[in-house]
Amino acid sequence: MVEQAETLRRKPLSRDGVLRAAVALADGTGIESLSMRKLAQDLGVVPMALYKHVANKDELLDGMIDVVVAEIDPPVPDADWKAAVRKRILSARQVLRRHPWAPLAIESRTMPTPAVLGYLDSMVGTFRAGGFSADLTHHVMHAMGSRILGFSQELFDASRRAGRSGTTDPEPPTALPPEAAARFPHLAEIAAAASHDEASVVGQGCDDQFEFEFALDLLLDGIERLRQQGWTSSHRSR
Amino acid sequence: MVEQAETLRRKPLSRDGVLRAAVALADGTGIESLSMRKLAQDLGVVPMALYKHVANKDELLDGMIDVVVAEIDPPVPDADWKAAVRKRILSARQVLRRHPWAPLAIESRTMPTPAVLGYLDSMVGTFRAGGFSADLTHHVMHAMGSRILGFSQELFDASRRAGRSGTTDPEPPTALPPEAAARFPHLAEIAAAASHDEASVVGQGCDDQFEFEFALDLLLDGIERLRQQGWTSSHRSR
DNA sequence: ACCGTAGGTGTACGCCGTACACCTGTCAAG
DNA sequence: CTTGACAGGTGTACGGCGTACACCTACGGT
Repeated sequence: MVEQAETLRRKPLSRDGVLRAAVALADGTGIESLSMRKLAQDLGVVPMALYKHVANKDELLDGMIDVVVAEIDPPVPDADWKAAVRKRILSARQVLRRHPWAPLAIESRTMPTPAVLGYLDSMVGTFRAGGFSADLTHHVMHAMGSRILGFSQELFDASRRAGRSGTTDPEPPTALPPEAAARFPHLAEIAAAASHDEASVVGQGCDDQFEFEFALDLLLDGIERLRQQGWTSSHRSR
Repeated sequence: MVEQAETLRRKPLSRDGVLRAAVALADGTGIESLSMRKLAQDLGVVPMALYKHVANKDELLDGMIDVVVAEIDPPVPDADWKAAVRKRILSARQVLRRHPWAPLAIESRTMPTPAVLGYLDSMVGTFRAGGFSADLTHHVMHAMGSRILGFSQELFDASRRAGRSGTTDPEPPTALPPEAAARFPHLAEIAAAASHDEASVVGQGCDDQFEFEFALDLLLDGIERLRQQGWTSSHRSR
């Protein structure tokens, strides 16, 4: 009878289960289309049931962020601060690539969640252990900005349009329609430069991973130089 | 009679007027609370009237972004690419500080608006004119990321909570509640380091402008070093 | 046997974006 | 002067959203 089916469903739907279902749903259909109602439906439950586990949608989003941040590898004990920072950030990046909605969600929150604070705190710890002054570490954290959490924060991030429209269209090239190329000649030029690099197999513009590491290393190298110079506030390097 | 009041209102409400009113409203109450209905009310008009001037809310947002980008100073003709880039980015930053909702709005769009593309294009042009290869320029643009548009893209950007709750509370210090300081000792330490710098008059944490320029110069200096070394893809500097 | 409580339900409210049919004033062509 | 196209403002309505509030129900401890 029907009761049986209902009774079978009863794994009482913990807070953690709700958060994980929400993450899965956002992964699948994009954060735009994540609603309490859809999430409840996914869980075979009436919308208001969710409110027994999260206070409201904002808290749900915070919880989802915490789930994602928890996936980042713990810091590796490493003699070299630079390698340690680099590894951890690249791990964060891997995680965020599995959850393309996360960067925007993180940025949208007005306050960082405790999990994010914990991540930042341990990152600061790595710098301090690497011989950075508290002062320099502070500025360095600002300089890294969101890159520290593994997102390159591009203006035009294709991976961000999360809810692909269901048609699974064959990933259109998107590399500047020709009328745009005329209006923006410089952009067209550097887009072309990227395309006929060695890795132009797919011809899909440029290699995200390479660009991320390029920027990351540029920053880390600059940072290392400051540290070696014993940089301190109020006199810049030149 | 009433007709008169109505008739007096008639300045037929151009698209540009709509966009500017929308920007003003977002500046005042935050982008979260910008709705077609509120905007229409501000303009003394019924909501559906707006749709004679913008196709939908997304297009409204795109238009608002274009309004903001148009406020950025034009590129200065300058012998030194670095000074030119620096000036323009700092100008962009000034603009975005007047419109704290703009960074998030820009990031949320799936495609950059033509105005943003134009800005990026002219920035690329500055690098190219400064002797950068198309290849290096491409990577450099990625490295600068959103900083190029003047936002530091912090994880915890106080200026982003745009719709202050009306109470105009006296800007609470917010500098880590003491229980948090215990859980995140490294963060507490660098927060303290920032506070007793010379500029601790207001004691409000740290100097946004300084942090932005620190990061910007760190990047620009690293970039200059690459250019002087004649950097090219597939062999990094070390 | 009792009852408190954890957790799922049902209804309802106010807000949102916007589709669609409609009205009204202006202005050019006949 | 008439006419009719059209730009632009109106009114109604629909479906979706977050969530307040009252309710029910099953279970575990006493």
